[in-house]
Amino acid sequence: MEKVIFDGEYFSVKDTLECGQVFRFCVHQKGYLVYSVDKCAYAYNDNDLAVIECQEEDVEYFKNYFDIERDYQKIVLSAQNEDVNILREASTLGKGIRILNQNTEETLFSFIISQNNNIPRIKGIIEKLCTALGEKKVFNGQTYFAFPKAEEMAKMPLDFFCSIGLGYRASYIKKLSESIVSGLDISGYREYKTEQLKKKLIEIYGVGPKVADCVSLFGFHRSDSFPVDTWIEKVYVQDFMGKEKNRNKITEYFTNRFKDKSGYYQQYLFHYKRKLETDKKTTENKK
DNA sequence: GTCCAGGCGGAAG
DNA sequence: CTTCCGCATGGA
Repeated sequence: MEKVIFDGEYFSVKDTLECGQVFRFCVHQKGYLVYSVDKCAYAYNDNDLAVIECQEEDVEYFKNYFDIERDYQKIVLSAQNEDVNILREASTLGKGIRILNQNTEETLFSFIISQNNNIPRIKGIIEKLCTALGEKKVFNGQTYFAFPKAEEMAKMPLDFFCSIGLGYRASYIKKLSESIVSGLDISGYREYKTEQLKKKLIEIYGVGPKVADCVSLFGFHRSDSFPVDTWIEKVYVQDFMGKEKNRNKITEYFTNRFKDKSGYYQQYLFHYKRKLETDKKTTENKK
């Protein structure tokens, strides 16, 4: 096992994992176990440090996964210079958020599952998928399951996908796994510019503008993407005094305004809005 | 029982 | 081109 240490000021493991960009992680000891494709890492904050522990051969993978090379101080400072109150607050609270560099195929499957769904359920469905079809692996004495290979998924009948709670998304997942077996390889989409990339992703059955933006941002690290979901829609109406109803136009508004900072700002805003809501609910429950 | 969640496909206008 | 509707599931 290898241990890599970083400055923790702009690297919060908790906020990075819990801000909704990734669904395969669980609380463990001082921090979290994170799973990506077939790999696993143990990550945590310790005083003013961030620590990643993983197998020696995976060190470079997870350094890239956590986007270690990027200067997040610069991004946070630029957010705080914007003339929008909520963005300044959100980036102060979420200054430890990093945009992960996730595997493109796993990100695509995950965000197809995410549509019209909530985060706890998304996590549960993906976990069932991995447990049923993923390769069994061991990390630090603990067993876990890899994200399933497309060919394993393509073998399964539609009933299987329904049985793990996918609902109407079952056919999207089945068809995607079948097209991957037939040769679809979206990792090759890296050559496209962001606008073209989004068009190509939307050609996939079950992928619309929102899912395409998420895959573009979280899988291809296109920070000029700005996914608009129900939470961001609230931010747009309540905090940006937006008038547009069409989500494509809302995306356009933000990307025109924030350019290649769009994706980072989007995560700050999403995390902040959702946190306000969940904090409110937990205090209400205590009464 | 109703409403909602990191929306999309398909039909209709 | 845009708007509207149905959609599976489970928790609040």
